[in-house]
Amino acid sequence: MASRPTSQGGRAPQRRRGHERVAALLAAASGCFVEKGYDAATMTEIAARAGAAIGSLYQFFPTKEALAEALMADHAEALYARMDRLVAQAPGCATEELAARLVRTFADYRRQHPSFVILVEAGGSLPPMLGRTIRQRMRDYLCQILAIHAPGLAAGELRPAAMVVQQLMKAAVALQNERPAALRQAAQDQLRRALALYLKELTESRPAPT
Amino acid sequence: MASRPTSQGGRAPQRRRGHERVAALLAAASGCFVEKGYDAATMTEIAARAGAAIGSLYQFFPTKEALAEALMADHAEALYARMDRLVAQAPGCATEELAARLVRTFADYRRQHPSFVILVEAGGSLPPMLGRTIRQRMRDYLCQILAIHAPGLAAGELRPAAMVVQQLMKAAVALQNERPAALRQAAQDQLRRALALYLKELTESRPAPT
DNA sequence: CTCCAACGTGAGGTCATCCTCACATATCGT
DNA sequence: ACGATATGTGAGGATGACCTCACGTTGGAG
Repeated sequence: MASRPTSQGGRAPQRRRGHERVAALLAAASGCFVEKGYDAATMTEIAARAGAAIGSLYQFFPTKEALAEALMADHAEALYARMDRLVAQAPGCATEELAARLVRTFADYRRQHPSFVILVEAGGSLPPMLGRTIRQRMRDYLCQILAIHAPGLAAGELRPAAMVVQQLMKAAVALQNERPAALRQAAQDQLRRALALYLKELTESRPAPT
Repeated sequence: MASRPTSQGGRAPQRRRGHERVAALLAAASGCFVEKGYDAATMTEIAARAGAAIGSLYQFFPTKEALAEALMADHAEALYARMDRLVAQAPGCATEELAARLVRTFADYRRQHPSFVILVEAGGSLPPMLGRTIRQRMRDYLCQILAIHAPGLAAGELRPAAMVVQQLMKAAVALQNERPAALRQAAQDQLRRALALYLKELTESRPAPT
């Protein structure tokens, strides 16, 4: 399932060995990005960590940016899959439970894909289009969920509400850094509470048309 | 009021011209950081932007990190001043008004000190102690405000609640990026609403002891 | 006026990083 | 077996960034 760097410049792997190489390279890059940040991570270290020569790395990923794009593509795919499940489960969901699932989904995702956050926050160091489109699509997903859960919501308030929920999810991810674990847990509980309160208010704002 | 780089290595300005230079250098650095990011900003460009030679820059700030520290110190001072005012005004403040003041304070601060956010989010590229202590102190300020506004709150829930409010403030700052202006305004209104709801819940959770 | 420390200057040293390239090796269809 | 193509390799070029240093300039104290 590892994405092939077909999209940008680099030659795509075709033999089996190539795919394994690409997977190892991607994993090594992910690790380096997490440990040192996108800018500080060096191509030579990434190659060494994957047990490959620097030339092999450049054969599949002609630039560091291409590496980031490939990683982002993989992560985005996994995220979209989770959001699809969330949308599917939304209809028969109490407000409290929806809030719990939202924060749990995002908090868990960060644990399993640590480099994703690193890359989307890499700001000025790589083309802003990448994070842009992902954030936009996430916002669309949240709009869907809100439309299902708060059907009486005025059309003009749907997107702003989705933006706020998106920021709350970002907060859930950020809280994942906190230590000790007990404090982190308590904070995430409070965040879930705040989200549930807000969702409830949205739902009850206009119960239903006549 | 511009901070002198006395704290770290660099020679401190003593004549009047020196202070003007340092101020210009700091302003130039702030601009470069905002436009290109901390890592991408170069010392040569910062010096050029301030109308100074590269040597003059290194006379006052022996390293790029020292520049960031000096900027952070200035910004932190200004932020703490605002927080002091906020704490002072907290006692006689309705919940709705407190929420409004909080988001307005942070949103305004970002407009006036754009480089602050850039630096605190520079993550792995500069010592983490800088952002750490500032975030910690901000959290303490929020604890004070919450203790005033929700005196019935259990001691164990005070810090987690402050952490959540802190994340909401971060969200208010992030929303400042959104365009067009109408959408941003609507989102910030919604965020204020969510914050007010949460604060109200905290306040009413345990009205008062017997 | 004189002098000295603060301040100003910019060419260049040093270093790390990104990326290239010419050639070696592995893998597969025929 | 044998080419053809994919894959592997690492020394080195090119670039640019950070920072130094030896010397010139300014401005205020005695």
